[in-house]
Amino acid sequence: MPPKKSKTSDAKGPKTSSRKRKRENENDLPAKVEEKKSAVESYSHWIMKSEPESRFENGVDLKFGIEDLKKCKNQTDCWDGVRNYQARNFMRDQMKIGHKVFFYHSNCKEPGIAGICKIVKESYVDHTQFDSKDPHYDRSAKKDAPKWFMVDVKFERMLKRFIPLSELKSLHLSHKADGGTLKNMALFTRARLSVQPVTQEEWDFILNLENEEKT
DNA sequence: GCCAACGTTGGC
DNA sequence: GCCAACGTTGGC
Repeated sequence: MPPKKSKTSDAKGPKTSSRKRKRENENDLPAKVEEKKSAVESYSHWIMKSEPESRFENGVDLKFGIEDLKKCKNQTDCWDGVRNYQARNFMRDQMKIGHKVFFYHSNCKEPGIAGICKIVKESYVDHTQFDSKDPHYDRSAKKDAPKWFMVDVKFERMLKRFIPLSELKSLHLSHKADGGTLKNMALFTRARLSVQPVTQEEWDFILNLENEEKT
């Protein structure tokens, strides 16, 4: 596994030391709801956010754009550093080998979708939770009870053109008015989630944009 | 750099 | 188990 570099990390892992109460996984959906949900909606397409511009946390550069993924061995890397329960649950419970992912650039000059990657390894323990030097260290995670998980993603291709957030946003807004495909897109309804599901219809619609002129 | 939105913490 | 305070995300 390549060393240290972190994707958009969502909320920080709990930093507190002296928890009386174990709040572990409190934000998980109750088992029943979770079962029900995944029975109803099972996703095979995703958006994963990462920061393509340098930003230092604890002296570590969090930069990891699609060009960085390309440079990895086998153009593959582990998606470590996710510290949000919903994002984790998507990775842990629903991502399967072969699923397609839009690689999204966040917290940068021009946010948007840069390319496509795919899941090549399903959920396993995110080692960075145990590493006190890592910006995403979680002191509450124990080796025998890991809290955070990751998947491996492999670069597939760049989009024919970068699809900026601004374009998706204006489509989202007009689709909200006319019932179009992107009306419920998680990118806007769940803006802070760094790992989000994309419906087949949304995926096809967005992919088609790369063939069009920028509007 | 600002700050709205929203997830998390922890006292009660 | 509520909810105020706090912390983070990420667009702008």
